[in-house]
Amino acid sequence: MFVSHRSIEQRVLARLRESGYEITAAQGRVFARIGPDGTRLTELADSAQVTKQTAGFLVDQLVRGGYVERVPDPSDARARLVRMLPRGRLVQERAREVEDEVTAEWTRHLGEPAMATLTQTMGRLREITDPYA
Amino acid sequence: MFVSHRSIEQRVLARLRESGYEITAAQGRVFARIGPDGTRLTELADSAQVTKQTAGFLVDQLVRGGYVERVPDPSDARARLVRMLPRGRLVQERAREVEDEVTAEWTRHLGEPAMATLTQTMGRLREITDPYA
DNA sequence: GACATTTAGTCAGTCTACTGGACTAAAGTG
DNA sequence: CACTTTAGTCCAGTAGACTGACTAAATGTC
Repeated sequence: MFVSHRSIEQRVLARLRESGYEITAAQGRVFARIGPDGTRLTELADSAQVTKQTAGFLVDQLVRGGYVERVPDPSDARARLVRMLPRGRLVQERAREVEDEVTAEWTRHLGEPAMATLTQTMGRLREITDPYA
Repeated sequence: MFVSHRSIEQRVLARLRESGYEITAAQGRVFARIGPDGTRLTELADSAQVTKQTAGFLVDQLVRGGYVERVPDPSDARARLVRMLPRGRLVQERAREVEDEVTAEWTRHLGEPAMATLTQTMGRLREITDPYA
């Protein structure tokens, strides 16, 4: 699991780098958890399973890279929402494309039914392995 | 895949810590690749996909912890073998026990056949995702 | 409505993992 | 025997993660 995960992660990051987006694995893990309407730092930290400090540090870098912005949360003056910028959405799209490519490759190797079963099984496994979900 | 992998890794490390073995994830990844007759640093580095420097750094820590030793490689005077010490073998045993526990839990959740399929599929996936194997 | 507690996020300091580049010594190769 | 490759080390630097201590706003309680 470790090997396969690292493989897909590295491929996605390498392709993003080729496309001119300098994103690291740690940044990507936080980035991938930003919802369509923006997400609070604390929520990002919880779901990515890192401390608030670490999440803040990574978001700072994403802000500097022009991928996301921080806006005040209208419903809570203490909080701020981390929200996608257009450049961030481009990265998301590109990442999804690469993911699809890799999925297609894996399907070619494993066969359609085995790949479908794998996807489904990993989803069920997440029920007991993801403390956040 | 990331979530499930992290879950099992953290559980194994937590249990080892409880048993008095202070091992980090990075150390564990190198440690797990040491063969029964000892393994060269370069080989550990390649299979764990880190640089020789990193592998050397981690092995140093394992040596300091009393888990492994470095002995000259009889077949090559440049090389040295990283070899398990008795304390290291205890860690291996303990780790395997925890792994079995987790596997049993997953099997309870997924069902016997799905778990068997998962194990098999992950093996096949490794064929195309592990550059070393 | 005052007070205590919780929650969102930041600041400062530290440690681990990892990298690149330069180097030594032994092995293999024409 | 010169030449290249291979095993491993030393040095210097960066990224990512953590703990602990803090501010400010929100929420709960009597």
